[in-house]
Amino acid sequence: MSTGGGYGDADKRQKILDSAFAVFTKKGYQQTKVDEVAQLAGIGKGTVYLYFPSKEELLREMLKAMIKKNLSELKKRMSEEEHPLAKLKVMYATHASLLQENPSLAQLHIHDFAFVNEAFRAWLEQEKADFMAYIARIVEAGIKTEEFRPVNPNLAAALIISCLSVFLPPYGSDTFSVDDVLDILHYGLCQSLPPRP
Amino acid sequence: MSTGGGYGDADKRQKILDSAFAVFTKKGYQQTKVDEVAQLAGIGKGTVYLYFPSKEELLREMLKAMIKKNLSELKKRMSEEEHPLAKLKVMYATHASLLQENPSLAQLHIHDFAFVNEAFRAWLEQEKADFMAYIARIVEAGIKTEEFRPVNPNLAAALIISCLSVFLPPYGSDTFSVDDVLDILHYGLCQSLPPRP
Amino acid sequence: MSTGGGYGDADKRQKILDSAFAVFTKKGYQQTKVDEVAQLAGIGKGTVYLYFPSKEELLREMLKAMIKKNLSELKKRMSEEEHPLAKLKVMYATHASLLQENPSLAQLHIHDFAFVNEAFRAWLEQEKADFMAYIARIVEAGIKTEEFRPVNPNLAAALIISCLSVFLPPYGSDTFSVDDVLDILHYGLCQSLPPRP
Amino acid sequence: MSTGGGYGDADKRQKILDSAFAVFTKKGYQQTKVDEVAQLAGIGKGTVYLYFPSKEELLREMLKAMIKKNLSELKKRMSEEEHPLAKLKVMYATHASLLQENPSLAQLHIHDFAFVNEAFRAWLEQEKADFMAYIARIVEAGIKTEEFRPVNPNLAAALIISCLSVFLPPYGSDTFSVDDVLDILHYGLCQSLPPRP
DNA sequence: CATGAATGAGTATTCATTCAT
DNA sequence: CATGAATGAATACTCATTCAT
Repeated sequence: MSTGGGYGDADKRQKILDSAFAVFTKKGYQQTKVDEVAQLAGIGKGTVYLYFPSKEELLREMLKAMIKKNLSELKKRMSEEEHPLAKLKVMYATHASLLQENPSLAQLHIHDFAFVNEAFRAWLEQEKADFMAYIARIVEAGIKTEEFRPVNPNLAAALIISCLSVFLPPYGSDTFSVDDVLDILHYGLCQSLPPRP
Repeated sequence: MSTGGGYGDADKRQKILDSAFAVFTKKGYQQTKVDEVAQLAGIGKGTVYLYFPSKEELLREMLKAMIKKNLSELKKRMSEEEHPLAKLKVMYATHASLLQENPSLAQLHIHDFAFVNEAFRAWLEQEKADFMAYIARIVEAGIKTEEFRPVNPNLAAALIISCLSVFLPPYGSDTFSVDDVLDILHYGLCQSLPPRP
Repeated sequence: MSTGGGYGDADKRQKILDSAFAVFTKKGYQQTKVDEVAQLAGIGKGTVYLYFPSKEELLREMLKAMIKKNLSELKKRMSEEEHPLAKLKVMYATHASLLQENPSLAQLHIHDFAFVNEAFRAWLEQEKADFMAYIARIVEAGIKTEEFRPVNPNLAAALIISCLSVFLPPYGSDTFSVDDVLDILHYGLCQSLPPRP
Repeated sequence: MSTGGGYGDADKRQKILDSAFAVFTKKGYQQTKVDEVAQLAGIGKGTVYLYFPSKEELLREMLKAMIKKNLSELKKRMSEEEHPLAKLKVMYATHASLLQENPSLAQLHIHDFAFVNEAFRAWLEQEKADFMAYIARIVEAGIKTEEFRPVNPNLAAALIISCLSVFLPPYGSDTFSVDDVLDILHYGLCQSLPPRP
């Protein structure tokens, strides 16, 4: 039966991760008590330790899960578009809508969680680097089709990713429209044409 | 007398703030021990409490001092330029050079420090809002002189500020040049001209 | 199971109260370390805080428990007597024997414990007032049966209670006999008869 | 000159003792800060240590001074009376009036101050013993003149001293009259005559 | 498997005392 | 003599983790 063996486990583990996300994003690491996570998950405190060896590891697993899930959603929707410009647009739109659907996500950016250990930091930087490379490849494709100017693809990727933060507090996700952001990103601030070297 | 007369107090307070900056940025709030700050300042632990009522308040005062100092330096240099484009350029250049001179500054962006109280959070958002308004006014000036396209000045300001983060880890301040960043910010990613509505 | 089932909690709480009584009466509040109370109770320091929210509250609870227990013992034995004189006699005898059985009780009168909060002070004064009223009613009964002279019952009660202190240090409970004390209390110091107004 | 040498010292020492009395009786030992005593005396904190080697010693000196002063006043007035009954009456009257003039005195009885060291405790018990002996001699004199019954003079003295506490809180010094107290002390509670052995 | 009672390491803060001025 | 800035010892309390049931 589906309720018999390993299923219950995965369900409970997921329930713990969900509670952990809720509490960690609301209170930050130090203010989060394992008790509270357990209670929110409707289980005993000791049970948390059957699934995660420590509070730190629980945080790391939760962060990994959230980041993976969101990046994967982002990439999935982007992959459904072919055109570089369309990919960027769907990325921004997806990012904005994910934040709007789940405002707690914004806390992941605000709370540090930086004390997580070196291994996690490395994993996180790798994920960022991978994602930046992914965006850089899109930029390169755009440059190749001459839609984009011959900019440094890595820098462009870094800027594209940085600009996602305009949808985070304190600006708020309601303030700016995706199209307006893309307008500036695509055509720049200046009236004039770029200098010809 | 030592150096001036009555200066001792302010000197010692500043010395404590400096030590606090060094230790807080290196270790984060929880891992920072008041003892360590005191030792680095070359004073006794109790002395810290003659100048600051608590470890939390010490952090807040240190953050305020650093933010004020850096924003003030930024604005001072920007005010020496008249042209909007020149102002932005000097802002990016100053930001990059401040980070290069003092890499610990980058930690201010990374560490959590989220427990800072509501009063501090309010102060910080006000500072951010003020700075964004300051940038927005520069953009407006650029629009008026028709150097800039008629974009939303607040959005432009938010993007300009967001893009400063490309000089922070994990990208690193060595990776990208100020001119390259400004090139993309000014002329956008696209080869084509913006759509005419 | 240990002894009963669910009794463990109350047992441990009582064990902590007993240890607290021993240490607080021996050392006073400030010199008492929570660690020491815990060790004497044979438990960990943290466990004390599962039963009492603070060291102060532990003291208050201990004091309340001791006072209640002793007053209750006093009243119980007094209620078994009918005659006012017999009641007073059993009160003095019980008081003296309680102090002899447990000399630490005397410390409750000697130690400061002054920081006890307003709520406790109010409770304590109420207990004292209740007990004084109880004694005053006994005096009134004695006056009605004309065993006692028509004295102010409240004053008589206050004096009767005050005189209990001759069994406390530094006089010591061995020095004076209950009968001798009662003799003076009943018939006064004077040879002559009281003045007739 | 009178202001030159030792006079200023004695004045300041006394001023410190007065402040110490005020603060210690109001707050108890632990809650009293040396700073506060110094400020009330209008001097610097360090100056206290020119006159008293420690906070504890300051408390002891203050207590000694107050006790000596009050006992001496008591004895002085009692010595002006010849008759045992008159001596007791003036003792009670003086005690009640001293408490009324300076309610803080009552705190000396309420606050423990028992942690003061062994030497002080010994001194205090000696003073008490001396005073009890003094009262006992008065009782003996009364017995000799057959005004008093042949009671144990030490017990009588202990009871006489114990009964002084009816003028202390929580009973309050306004509640009971000296004459009423003496009436009970002299003629006892009972209507009947004491048993003849 | 699940629980939650028990544990004890770890740290900010106070304030009596000192001593350079 | 007088001061008060500086010191640092001393301690209650929290909460992640364990393990007997």
